[in-house]
Amino acid sequence: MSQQVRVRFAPSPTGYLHVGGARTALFNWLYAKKTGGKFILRVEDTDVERSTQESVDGLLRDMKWLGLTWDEGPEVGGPHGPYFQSQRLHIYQEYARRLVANGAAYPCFCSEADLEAKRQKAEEEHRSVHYDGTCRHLAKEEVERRIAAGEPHVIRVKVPEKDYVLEDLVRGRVEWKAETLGDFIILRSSGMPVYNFCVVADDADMQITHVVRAEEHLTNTHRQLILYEALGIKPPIFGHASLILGEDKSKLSKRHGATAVGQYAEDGFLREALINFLALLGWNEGNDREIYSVDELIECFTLERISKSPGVFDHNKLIWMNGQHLRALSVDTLLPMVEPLLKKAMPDDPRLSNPELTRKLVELIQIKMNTLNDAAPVAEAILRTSQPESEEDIAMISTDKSKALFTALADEFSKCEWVRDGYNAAIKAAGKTAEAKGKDLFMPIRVKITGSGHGPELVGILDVLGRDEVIARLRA
RNA sequence: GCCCCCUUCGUCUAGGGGCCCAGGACACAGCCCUUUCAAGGCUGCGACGAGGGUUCGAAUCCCUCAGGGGGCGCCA
Repeated sequence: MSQQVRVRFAPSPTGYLHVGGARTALFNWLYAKKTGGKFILRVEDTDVERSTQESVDGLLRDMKWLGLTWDEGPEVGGPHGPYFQSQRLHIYQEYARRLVANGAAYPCFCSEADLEAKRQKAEEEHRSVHYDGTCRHLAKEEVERRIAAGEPHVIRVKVPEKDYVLEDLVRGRVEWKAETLGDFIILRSSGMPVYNFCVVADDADMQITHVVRAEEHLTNTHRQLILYEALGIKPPIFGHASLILGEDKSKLSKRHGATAVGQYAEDGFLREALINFLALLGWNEGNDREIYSVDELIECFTLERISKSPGVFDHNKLIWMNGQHLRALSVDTLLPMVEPLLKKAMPDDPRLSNPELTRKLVELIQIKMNTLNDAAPVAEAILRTSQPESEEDIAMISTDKSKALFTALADEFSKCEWVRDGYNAAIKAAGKTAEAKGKDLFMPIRVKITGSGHGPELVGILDVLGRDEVIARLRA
């Protein structure tokens, strides 16, 4: 009987939630959902200089928008709290005390200036820049004396002289030679713990079973393995996914445009589409499938199929995928998403106060949309009266023949039955009168009514505009 | 400098010794459908980083190199 899966997403609140972090969170979340496990959110805010409340708020907001809700963490609490590292300081102190007590760690009094000098010297001599272990063998009495004297010191772990092996879920076997690492710091002179130490203490304390994170942490795992060993705790299973790259193949950053999850929400992307896209960037089921609902993703997801190689974030494909999800929505689902956007763009339009017309409008424009933000411009093009801009269009509606057609059509429209069959017949009759057919018939009408040579289907536009408006536009 | 990871169309990827002179998707081009634009359908364009092995046979296994990325902090 295997224990329940416990996974976590542990961001540091030093900026917005970007797509890379979101994908890491997603992989963990999917795995928890798939296995019936728990998804834990832990905020790694030990870097007081850079952490901000604003970032925390944004992070929680974006996670919620994505629907990546957590079983334990900020706001919801849980049995292994607190879930902010800044509130767990006593826990780290305790773990550190334990390590010093059992001889796996020791106080180090070397000053930063000394270390910097040694580092430089090592670099000049082309040696690796590890801590040389000066304080490792200090006599117990001396240590006690210096601590009692209030001498500032850090706590370092004794790195054992041995190789370490990681069986990574996505990378396979990864090995580190003994000499690649020097005794590293776990507690700063301020008493604040250091990242690698917090992670191990927290993951152990929170009984995390699987650590799925980005590749930038792969080498950190070496240190963490050492810490687990020193603590006498069995390490979790690790899986390191690759980084997401910008379109120039460099690590994703702000200069790559919208990389913030919140920005995608604002730009009219569907959370389900972003999730679908992120999931497929660095994971696949082993087949050609592209479109998944969130539930389908949960069903198909496996950690073993996370890919090793880094991926470029392709905004174009995201847009396409969003369009796929958007078009798959029922009008009932889409309507409440789009309606506020339409009302915001055209606050005074009486037709938007008419539920039936609004619904028809949404039905009409759905196929033209790739993002929710496409709705208002498309709708505006129909609802607002506008004059054609291109020379060609202006010429088309200015001929005598076109003018005759519009007059005839206005007459026909004023007496026909205002349903699709009705206006189709009217258009046909007007065409006959003005001796126009096919493209010469429909194009001028479209341009005259909407001011543009393209847009949604004409009959749908007539539906939405209504008889009076259409006739007025024809006679204008 | 040292350590670790990665390398299939422009991009996301399938593939894991013969099924592959490499399949799908986005993008791009053309055609079809259509009263327009979309959407949809079809077709085309387009890749195994390089060099050595192993093998009857290599995108696939091994080695070397190159390129890219990450780490080597009292950052996370």
